[in-house]
Amino acid sequence: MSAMAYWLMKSEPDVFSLQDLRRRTIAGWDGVRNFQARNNLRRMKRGDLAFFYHSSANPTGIAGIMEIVREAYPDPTQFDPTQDGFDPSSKPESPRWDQVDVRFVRELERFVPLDELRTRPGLEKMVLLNNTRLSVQPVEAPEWDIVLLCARAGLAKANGE
DNA sequence: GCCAACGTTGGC
DNA sequence: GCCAACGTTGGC
Repeated sequence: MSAMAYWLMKSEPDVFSLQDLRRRTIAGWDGVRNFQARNNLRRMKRGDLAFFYHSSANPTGIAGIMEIVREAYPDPTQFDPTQDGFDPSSKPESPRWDQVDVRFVRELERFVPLDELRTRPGLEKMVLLNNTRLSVQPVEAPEWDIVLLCARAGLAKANGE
């Protein structure tokens, strides 16, 4: 029995936002086409928690929390020629790309923008700040806690001190 | 829309 | 196995 792990997963809100996930409750996190990100998907366990990060947005940052409810399984969009993520080199008998299913848990008390994460002591080693292009990444427990504190402690500041 | 950073592909 | 060319991500 091992401790629960924490993750961060990026999505462009124009394509799929935290609010979209809230409406559907559970969704498949498909479309990942990067090996490092896929390997992280494969390491996820049911019950793990993940931050929902809004990328290519204004502003970018962490919007909420979700839970992994189904562990990695083949992403069907890789076999569908009409899909953006179609991968002709991936064969059904040996699928190259996986997805997990996630469940909406909650929105953060306050959206935590990327700028703020950059300046927060204790987050210097966060993957988000050092490997900007990785869309599925691990988060250390202390980092997770700091982000949660940011979401709360920042409330006064967000209201203008 | 631009561009930096980085991942992937393919020629050799 | 190296590396140049190319493609993609993602912040701004």
